[in-house]
Amino acid sequence: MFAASGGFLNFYFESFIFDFLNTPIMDENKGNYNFNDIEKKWQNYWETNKTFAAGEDKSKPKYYVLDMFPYPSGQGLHVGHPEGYTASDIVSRYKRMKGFNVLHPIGWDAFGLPAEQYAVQTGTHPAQTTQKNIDNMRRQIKSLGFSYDWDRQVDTTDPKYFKWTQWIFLNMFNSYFDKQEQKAKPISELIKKLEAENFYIGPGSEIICADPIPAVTGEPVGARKWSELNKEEQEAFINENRLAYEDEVAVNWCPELGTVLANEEVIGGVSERGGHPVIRKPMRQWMLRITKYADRLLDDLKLVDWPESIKKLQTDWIGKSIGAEVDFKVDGFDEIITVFTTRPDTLFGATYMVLSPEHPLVDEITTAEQKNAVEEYKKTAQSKSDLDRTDLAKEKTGVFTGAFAINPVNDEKIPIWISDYVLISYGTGAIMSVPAHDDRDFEFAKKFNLAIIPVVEPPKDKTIMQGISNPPMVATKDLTEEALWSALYEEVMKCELCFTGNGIAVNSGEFTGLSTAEFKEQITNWLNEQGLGKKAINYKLRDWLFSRQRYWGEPFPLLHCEDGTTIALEKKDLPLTLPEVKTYKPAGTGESPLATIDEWLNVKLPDGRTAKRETNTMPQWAGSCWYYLRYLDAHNDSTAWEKEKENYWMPVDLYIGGAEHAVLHLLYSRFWHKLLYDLGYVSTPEPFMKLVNQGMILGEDGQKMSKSRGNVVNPDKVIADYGADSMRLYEMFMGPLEAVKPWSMQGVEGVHRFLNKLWRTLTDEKGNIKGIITESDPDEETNRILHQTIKKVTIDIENFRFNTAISQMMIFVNHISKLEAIPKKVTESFILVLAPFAPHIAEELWQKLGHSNTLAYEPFPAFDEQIAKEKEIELAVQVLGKIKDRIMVSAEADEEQIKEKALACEKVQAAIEGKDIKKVIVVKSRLVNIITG
RNA sequence: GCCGAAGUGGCGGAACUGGCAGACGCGCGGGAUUCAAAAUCCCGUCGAGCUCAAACUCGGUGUGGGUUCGAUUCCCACCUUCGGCACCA
Repeated sequence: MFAASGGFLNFYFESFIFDFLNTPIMDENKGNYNFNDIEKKWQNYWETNKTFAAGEDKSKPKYYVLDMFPYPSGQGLHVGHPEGYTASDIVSRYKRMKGFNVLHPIGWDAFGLPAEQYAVQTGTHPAQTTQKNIDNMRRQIKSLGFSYDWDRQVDTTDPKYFKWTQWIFLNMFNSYFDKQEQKAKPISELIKKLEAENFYIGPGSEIICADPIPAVTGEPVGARKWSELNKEEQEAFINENRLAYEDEVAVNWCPELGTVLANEEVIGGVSERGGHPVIRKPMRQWMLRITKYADRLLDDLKLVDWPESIKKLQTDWIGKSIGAEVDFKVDGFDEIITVFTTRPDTLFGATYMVLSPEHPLVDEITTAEQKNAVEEYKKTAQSKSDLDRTDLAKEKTGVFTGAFAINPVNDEKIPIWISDYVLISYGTGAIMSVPAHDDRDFEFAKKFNLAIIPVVEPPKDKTIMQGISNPPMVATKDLTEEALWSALYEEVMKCELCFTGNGIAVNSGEFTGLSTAEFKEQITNWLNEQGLGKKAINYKLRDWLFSRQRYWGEPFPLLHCEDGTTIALEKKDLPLTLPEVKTYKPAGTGESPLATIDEWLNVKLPDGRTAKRETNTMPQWAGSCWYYLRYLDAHNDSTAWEKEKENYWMPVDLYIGGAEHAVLHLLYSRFWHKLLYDLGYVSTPEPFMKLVNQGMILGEDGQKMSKSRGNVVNPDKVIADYGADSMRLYEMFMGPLEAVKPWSMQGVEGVHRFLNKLWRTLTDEKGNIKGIITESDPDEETNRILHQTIKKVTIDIENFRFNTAISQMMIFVNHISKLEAIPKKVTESFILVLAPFAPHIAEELWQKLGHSNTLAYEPFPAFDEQIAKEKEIELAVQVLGKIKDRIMVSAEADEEQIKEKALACEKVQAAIEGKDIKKVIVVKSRLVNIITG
């Protein structure tokens, strides 16, 4: 736990001081409750009675509360885990008391790099490390008294689990995306369709529906019928349509980790885990066609109740942009270069063109004089890592190819350059440059002295500001706003400034005078008619790189035959388990350690052929993409989950976890879910209806917790010193759930005192319920505070404001601790209100009050609005907004009575003496404001 | 650079839909209890001024403006911190 060098000594020293100061306080004082025994007692009770086991009870409404399951690390829990888990546990316990049938499971996301890195270093099998870590974390989680249904635990590394991960992968492998219906369907249906001759295969391997086409244009040009393809072509075609496919792609290769990484796993040019350098390298990899789902992933965000910020992150990550593809002829060649642009309206201002250095036409069109320069530039671009490319992005670089393109709208010859600011992986890998209206192009044109022609006239109002990203430091002091706008306007028209906003077209032939929006539409239509271009949509989202060259992951259930074909295993052959290996080190050649195990690798097929297994493994995300479904039916060996159970429990009603999964896990999961939805395995289009992110907990020094800073708080120690109930209560009392907030041990002590006070108020030295707890009826005030407390806690739980709920409970306990006699009914109601937050002490007191059953399913107390209302209200009396006095009025007092009383105050009289009263504002149960003239 | 969130006492934070800023907790000061301490209980605690004291007056929610009878809350500009993206045409 304190594994950093020197950590042991620190730990010893700290704990020594800590125990010295605290041990006598905790244990030797009578009146302090013995949380240790109580918490163990109730944890045992819940476990042996399976108090929280859930079944499909049709008589109750269901409620599915999900925690993002943890990676079982060797560090064990940190205090950030229990934050989300406590919140979800409070909601779970509350919902049970409200009559819901609650599913609240937990499991282990146990594949992944740390256990494997440890294996590489020590030779210990990752399964062993993983098991040890799971055992430790399970112990820790259990010690917090969470109401999980432990019978439903899942472990992604368990073959009984990953059998189904592999099965879902096979479903992807055996599916294609139907463009018309916008959904996944089995490949077998595609083949059936094609064999029925209703479809053609286009030259670009697109599927063309035969029905409307012959009527309009006859047979599509270059298209062939399925039967006209030979067997290999058919095979290749099928493979190109699979949702899981192999491709040669430029990947993020991390030499240190010996694996490729997804774009999302590379942060600023280094690996997310470990911070190792990452370079670009073309490799054969398994990909998942998440891009087919881009629109649905985007559109369906409106179905879910998620924080807007997370929705926005996903929206930006998908990065949909609508524009046009335009074809440019290359002067002197037959070739055409297609560009993607979101501003087809600026076509008349395209003064040059830029290709990505990796663009396939670069070599062909480069002139002899430019050959050397281009070659050299390509070489440097290639050797640059992504990090370098970004870093050097401050200064644009590029080389002229010597070739020219023809601008299709005005037949101007424009030079073709190459530059690495154009990415091969987005759009068509080529752009038309409109320096007058694109910041990057402007910068490039200025550097290389290329022509700049303004074609959009900016508006001369404040909207001009929105189109200028770096307004120069004009002497704004002396300028009115209007003068500033026209100064900027002049600069734009003189090509001294780049304007990227909307305006009116100029220098644009017949289109001159159109607004940006009109122009876009008209030119797109015009291009279409002329056969020069078409409307196009592009996404930032890329297909998901799904293979890793590691040992500790799910093996792909695939065989590669000698003839180059790929065979998927049958469901009955799953799970395909990992073989034992001598070393866990990746081969370093881009192959996983699995490639070195011949007995596993080589397979003899029933027909006598030999085949090799796929040696890549799946990334850690695979197992976490669907675990919430396995919880529904965790022990089923014949199916991943029963349809009926899925129907009952899904979707997840509440999902709590860290915001760091905003675009990784949450996007991947949604993608898998939609695929499963298309194939009919799940009944909802979205898996997680409500999402709540817990904020990070910082160390006591306000810094991010880390071993090197020595500010890590160990939950085991907090529980040992103050108990699980105090730990839970403090985690919630710290502040709003979503906020980032620092830990404070003194704060834990504060809530611990609250629980002690409650205990002392209700029990005597021997731990028996005090005689002052009587069968009497509550006085009016006590009853009011009780109902106010029930009300506030109820509303606060429903809105995830646990901190203020706890404040109110403190107010309640402060009140009853002063009473001579406390009605038993009031006490019991309060215990039930407290129970979701501090379940152990609540169960213990509940039992002491004479109940033999757990309170977990007792109805949550209801509040009476009338009782909760104050009878007498204090109002502030203001004169011209300044408080002069306060008055007490009955809650029923009407405006006239209040006015009268307010005006009667001596201090008010003094303040308004000799002045006219213009107006008296009465805000119900708040204040009175007297306006004088 | 762009996008998003947030700035409130010594500290964590509270404040419904524009209506008494600082609930609740921590810390601190004072007192009670105790041989003494811890624990516990009670009182006080935004700042400044004035006062023996109470009362009272003024200022105060990152900064500067604005709207309003009234702004922590709404609008504009700016500063700071955190999170995300980072040449996506």
